[in-house]
Amino acid sequence: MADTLTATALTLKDIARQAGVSLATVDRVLHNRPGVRPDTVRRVQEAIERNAFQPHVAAAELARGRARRFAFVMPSGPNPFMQQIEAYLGEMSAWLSARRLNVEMIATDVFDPSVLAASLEALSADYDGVAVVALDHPRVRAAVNDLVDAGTRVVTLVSDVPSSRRHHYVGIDNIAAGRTAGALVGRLAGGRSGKVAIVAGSQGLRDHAERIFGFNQVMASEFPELSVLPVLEGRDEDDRSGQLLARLLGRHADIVGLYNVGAGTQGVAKALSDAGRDKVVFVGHDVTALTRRLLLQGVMDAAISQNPGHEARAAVRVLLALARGEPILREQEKIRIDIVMRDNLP
Amino acid sequence: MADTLTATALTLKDIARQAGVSLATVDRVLHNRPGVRPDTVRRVQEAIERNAFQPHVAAAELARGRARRFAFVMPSGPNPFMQQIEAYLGEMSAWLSARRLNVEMIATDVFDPSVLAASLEALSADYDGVAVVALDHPRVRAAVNDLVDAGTRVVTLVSDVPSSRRHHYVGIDNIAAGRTAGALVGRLAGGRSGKVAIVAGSQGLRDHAERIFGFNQVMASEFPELSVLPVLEGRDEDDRSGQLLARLLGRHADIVGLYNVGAGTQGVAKALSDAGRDKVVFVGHDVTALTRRLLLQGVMDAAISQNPGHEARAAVRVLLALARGEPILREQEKIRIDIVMRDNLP
DNA sequence: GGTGTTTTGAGGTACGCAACTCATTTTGAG
DNA sequence: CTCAAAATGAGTTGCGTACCTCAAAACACC
Repeated sequence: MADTLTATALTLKDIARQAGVSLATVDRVLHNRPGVRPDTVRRVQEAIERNAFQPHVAAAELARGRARRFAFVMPSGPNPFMQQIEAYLGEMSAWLSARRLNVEMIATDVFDPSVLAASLEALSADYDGVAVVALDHPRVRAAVNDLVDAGTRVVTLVSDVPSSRRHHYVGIDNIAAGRTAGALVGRLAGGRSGKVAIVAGSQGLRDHAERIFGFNQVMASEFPELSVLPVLEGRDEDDRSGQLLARLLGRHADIVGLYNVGAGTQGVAKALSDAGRDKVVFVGHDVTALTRRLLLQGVMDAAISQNPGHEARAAVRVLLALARGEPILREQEKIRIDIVMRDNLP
Repeated sequence: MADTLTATALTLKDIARQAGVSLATVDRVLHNRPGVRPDTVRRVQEAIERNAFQPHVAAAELARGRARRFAFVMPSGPNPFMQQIEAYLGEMSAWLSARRLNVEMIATDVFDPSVLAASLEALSADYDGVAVVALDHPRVRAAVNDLVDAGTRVVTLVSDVPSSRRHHYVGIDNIAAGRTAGALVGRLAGGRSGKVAIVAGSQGLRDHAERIFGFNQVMASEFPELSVLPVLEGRDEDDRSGQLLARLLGRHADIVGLYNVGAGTQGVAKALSDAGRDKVVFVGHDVTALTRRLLLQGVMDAAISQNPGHEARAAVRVLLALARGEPILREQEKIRIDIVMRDNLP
C-alpha cells in the first residue's frame, strides 16, 4: 500500500568504510583527482553505485563556498519575447539568491556572427555557465566550443547550434512547430479550398526557415485543396509585413489561410482587417499582449507558443545541474510546442 | 550592457550586526521563537528587508539535519494517468535523494469520501507534506483542514477541494479545459452542422462535470449549428462507453463531433471505427500510449492534456517550497491546458 | 529596594561535504 | 634490496545555518 521512493541517508563516511578506504580517497575518486590506483577507483565506484549514493547537494553546495555565476547572452534591442525571458528571470531572484546564484544579462547583436562570437569569447572563464541565443554560424560554433573546452557549461537558448558541443539546447523543434501551424491552418480552414499566405521575418533565419519547411510539408501532404503562396519577407517589421500582405490580399481573392512565422503581427493583423478579410484563418507565434488580444477578438485563430518563462527557468536549472554534476531531468526541461487558442490562454 | 540579477552574500551575522543584536536574537526572530521584545523584532525584520536577505537554503537544509517526508495519496487500481505520475516521481529519485527527500505513495480509494478521509487522518503528523488526489466532499475537506492545522503542508493534485484550507492546488481549470475542447470540436468541424456526442465517466465527478459545463458553454454561444446530445455516462469503462456510443451513433446519422471527457477511450474509438464514422471530429483527454496512437492514425483529432510529469514535479516542488518557507514560483507551478495534435505530440 | 520575570548575549555543537596538508605506506623499477 | 615515486590515511578547516544551554542584563511589579 505504501511504496517508498528514495531513502539513502548514507554519507561519504559510509562509502569510505564500505570500500575500505579513507575519506580522502573517496573524495579523490568523486572529483577525479589524480593519485588513485585504477583498482581502488573501481572499488570506490562500486560502493557508490551499490548504495545509489547521492552526495547531499546542500552540503556540497555549502562546502563549495563561492557563488556560481551564469551569463545570459541575449539580443539587444526591443524584443518582447526576450523581455519576457528577462522578466521571468527577475521573478526568480529570491530563488536565485537563496542558492547564491548570480545571473547576468549580456545584451549583444546576436544576428552578427562576429559580434556574437566576440561577446562569447569575452566571457572567458569568468562564468560557471552561459546561456546564449545562438546564431548558427561557424564562428559562433567555434566560440561555443572554446567556452566548453574552458570548462564553462553552455546552453543554447531558443535558437540552437546543433553542430557545436554545447551541453544542452533549451527550445523547441521548429520544424515540428511549423508542422503544427500547418495542421492548424488546414484543419481550421475546414475543407475550404483556396490559397494560403506565409509572412516571415526572413528565410535566412534558421528558425523561420525550419518553420516554413515544416509548414509546407504538412500542407503538401495533407491539404491538397490549399495552395501555398510564395513567402513574404517582412523582416519582422509591422509596416513592411502589413504592406506586403495588403498587396497580396489585393491580388488574391481566394486566400483562406495565413501563417505568420515571426513578428510583425500588428501589421499583419491590420492588413487583414483593413481588407475586411476576417474569415481568413490566421495562425501565428508566441503569446504576447498583442496576440492575446487578437486571439480574444477572434482575429487570430491560434498561436504556436514556446513558454518563455519555462525557457528561462529551464536554462537556469540545466546550467545549475550541469555545474553540480547532477543529472538533468530531460522530461522537465523539454520545451513543448504549445497550441494556444482563446479558451486555453494562459 | 551587463545587467546583474541577485547578489546577496550576506549572512545572518551581517544582519545581526546591522540590527545591533546577537545571532541568537536574529535566530529567534527568524523562526518566530518567543522571548523577543516587539520593538527588537521590528529592528531585526527591517534589517532583513533592507538587505533583501535570503537565508542560504543549502546551509539551512544542512543544519536542519533530518530528512523531509512527503506522502502522495493516489487512487488505487489501474489508472494510466496516475501510473504516469508515479513513473515521473520515480525518474526524480536521484534528484530527491540528493536533497534527502522521501516520497511515499499511498494508494487508497479516493472515490469513497470516508475511506479517503480516513487515509488522510491516518497520516497524522508523520509527514512534512501531503499531496492528495482529493474528492470534493465535506469529510475530505475536514480531513484536509485537520492536516493543515497539524502543521502539515497539503497540496491537492489533479482534483481540488477549493473550500478547504489546502495550501495549493496543482492541476488545471477543468471548465477552461472543457471550453477548449468545445472550441476544438466546433472549429475542426469546419462549419458543418449536426449533432455532437459527449461521453463522460460520470457527471457526479467534479472534474467531468466542470469539463462538460465548459464544453456546453462554448457550443451554445459559438456554434449554433451544432446541437449537443445528452451526456453518455460510461463510468470510464471501455466496454460500457463503447456500447453506449455505438447505440447513439446508430440512432443519429448526423453526428459530426464527439467529446470524450474521461477514460474509456479504447471503447469509444472502437465504436467509432466499427460504425465507419471516421469523419467525426473526436476530441479527448490526456496523452497516453493509446491516445498517442489514435492521434497518429487520425482517429482522434486532438487531446486536451495536463502534463502528468509536470504535475508530479510541481507537487514536489511546491511541498518543498512550503516546507522551507520559500516563495512558490506561481508561474512555474501553474499547470497549463495543452492542446495536443498529431504534429506537436510530445 | 528587592523580587521575579522577561529579554538578550555569548557560545557551543552539529550537519555533510570540499579542499587542503602532511605523514605514512605501498609499489615498482633498477 | 634500495630508493624514489605513487598511493593512501589521517586530519584540519570552513561553509551558513539550526538548535540548544546558560548566564547576564534589563525590566516590571510591589
